[in-house]
Amino acid sequence: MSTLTDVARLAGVSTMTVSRVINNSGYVSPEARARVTMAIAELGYMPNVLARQLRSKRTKTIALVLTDIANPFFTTIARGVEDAARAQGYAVMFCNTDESEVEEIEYVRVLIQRQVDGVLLVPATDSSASLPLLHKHGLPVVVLDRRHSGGGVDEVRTDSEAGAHAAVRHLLDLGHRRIAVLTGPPTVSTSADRVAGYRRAILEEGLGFANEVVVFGGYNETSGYEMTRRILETEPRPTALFAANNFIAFGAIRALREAGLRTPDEMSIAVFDDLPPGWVFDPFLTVVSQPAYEIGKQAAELMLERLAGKAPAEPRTIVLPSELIIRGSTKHLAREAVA
Amino acid sequence: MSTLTDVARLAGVSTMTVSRVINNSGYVSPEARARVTMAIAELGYMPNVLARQLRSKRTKTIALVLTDIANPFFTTIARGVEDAARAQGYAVMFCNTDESEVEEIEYVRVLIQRQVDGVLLVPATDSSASLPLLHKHGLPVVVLDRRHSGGGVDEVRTDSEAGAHAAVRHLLDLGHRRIAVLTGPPTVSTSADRVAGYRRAILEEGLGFANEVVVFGGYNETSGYEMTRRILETEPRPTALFAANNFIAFGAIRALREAGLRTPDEMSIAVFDDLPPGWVFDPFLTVVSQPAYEIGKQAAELMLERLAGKAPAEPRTIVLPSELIIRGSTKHLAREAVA
DNA sequence: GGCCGGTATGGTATCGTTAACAGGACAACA
DNA sequence: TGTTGTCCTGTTAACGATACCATACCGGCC
Repeated sequence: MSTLTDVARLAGVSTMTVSRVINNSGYVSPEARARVTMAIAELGYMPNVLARQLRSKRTKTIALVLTDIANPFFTTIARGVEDAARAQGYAVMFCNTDESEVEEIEYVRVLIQRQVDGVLLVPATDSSASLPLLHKHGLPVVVLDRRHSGGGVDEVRTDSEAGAHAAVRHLLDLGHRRIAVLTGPPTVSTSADRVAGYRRAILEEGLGFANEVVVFGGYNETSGYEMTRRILETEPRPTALFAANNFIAFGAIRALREAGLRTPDEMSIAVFDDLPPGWVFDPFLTVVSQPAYEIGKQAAELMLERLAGKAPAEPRTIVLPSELIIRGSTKHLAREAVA
Repeated sequence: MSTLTDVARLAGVSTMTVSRVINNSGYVSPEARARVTMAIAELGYMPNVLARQLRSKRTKTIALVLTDIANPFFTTIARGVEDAARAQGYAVMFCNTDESEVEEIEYVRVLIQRQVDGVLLVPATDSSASLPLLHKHGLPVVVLDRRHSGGGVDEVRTDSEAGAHAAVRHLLDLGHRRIAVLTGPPTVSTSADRVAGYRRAILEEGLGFANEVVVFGGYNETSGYEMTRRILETEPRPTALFAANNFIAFGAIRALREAGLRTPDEMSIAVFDDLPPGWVFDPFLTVVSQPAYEIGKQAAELMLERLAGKAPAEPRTIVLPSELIIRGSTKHLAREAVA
């Protein structure tokens, strides 16, 4: 309703002085400050955020574009981002792309128009076109969770290859020789990396290509279900599954139950991504746990540093370790099956 | 990056012509339009939403301020609001106050500063100070779900009194004579109205004040649990409960289970607010169902009409009917208990 | 005296866009 | 001929705030 000019007039000072009082910047005498404060109270003045943002060219807002807001892995990342951002007075806009590059670009367009200061991006594909678009408009970007072929940006992710390797190594140690990996789209780096880790473990064990069972699909329950159904029909049937994310594992378990296969007795499962406590599950899953909160937090901090002008010009990459947590869903291969 | 001025220069026209092309308003010759379109494509120009909003004084954004985003009743309202708003090109900001008037005012302040065009408000209390604040800043308001003592605004709500009356009437018809009502804060109109409906039914039945058992608390599970524990200790113990919302009912059922009381055999329960399909429950609850989606939709439509300047000056009130759905949680009073 | 840095305040331009108005060209019509 | 209306374009001034620069006073120092 009332503007900064109204306040200035009432307080008998210039608009700049009022601005300085509001932003607590520069020099203002105690009396001037008092008069301005009174005037603000009297008018019930509240600053117009739009005008401020337009002039200052900063919205103090960053965006987090992710692929599946329903996945606890990503909501945990979101919490990490939000905490780090709020600590420095930044707001966060959350955007859910449903793993669709089209949606992603649509969102990025909106974000550019809304003048967000920076974008934290979980790209839907390795070569998503949103990255060059963001660059063109001069927006700093941090890529989370996945690699992007474009390069030239800060990145924060888990070592998917090593994590997958550890999980498959574990299954091999339990005596499994035929292990299937159910993963996401081949165009997504985490998916490819987890398969690479799987391959390395298989080869190190001295098992040839003939023993590899790799199925690409989507990072969701339905796809996990379907991939598992397909696996169960192959001959010889694998004795262990490695699901490349938690939702794939959900689908796999549903398929196994339907087929009457008990876990871990008749089929072991190891999973990339842990679940938050409270998502009780039977059996408790052996997982490769990622530091999701930390991924979000560190990504936001890289961004905020860059926005503060305190970051080096060259891009930085943070690769966080994952942790293998052995629980009830993996078990020694039964005697007769070995034979 | 590039601005409207850049586009105008490249296309060899004035900024106004570019603006007209972008907004599809006014007259533009086909050639001018073509040149502008080309220039836009060449520069990858995207309009600055902030500047547009500042100049036009409209953000095409409305806010929905509600008290509990976890409650499916309110998320359904939110869906109704969002659908209606998007249909007319409006964005919606969701704000969760957790039933706190302090949080509510905090949010309203932010909304004013962000220049939202209007606010849909579920007030945390009957006399919340946010309403006058919004009025002072000239923002149109629609009050949802609850009444507000201030008046002078559009309102959309369910007839709580009649709904409660129907539920209690039903319990009386089943032979219950001692019925406890567990409700929310006395400062919230729905809470008070539901007690009023309860009272009317009790009095109509010819039962005196002595038979009334009214407990005020909060609209949440914990409060429902505690109120029920208290009720169970009274003498004579009620044979039926009327919970004024779904979360109170959750708490009540937990308390009854703990006390080893079976529903509906040893205690009938009727509840205000239905649950979405999928929230399976044992027993299936007898409920007073509100048209939540419709509340949200109609509230948004009132607001949009007003923003379009098509609404009458005097405030409008829409009171939607509720529906009693009799399911398994209410039952005839057992013979011996009547005696 | 002249110059310095610290303090305090104001003037003006500007962010990127649209509102409001002012014309000009041209055709149709009285 | 003048008038009216439709089409098209441009000029100017905002919207409400901050950036940037200028100014001025003060005490202290060489």
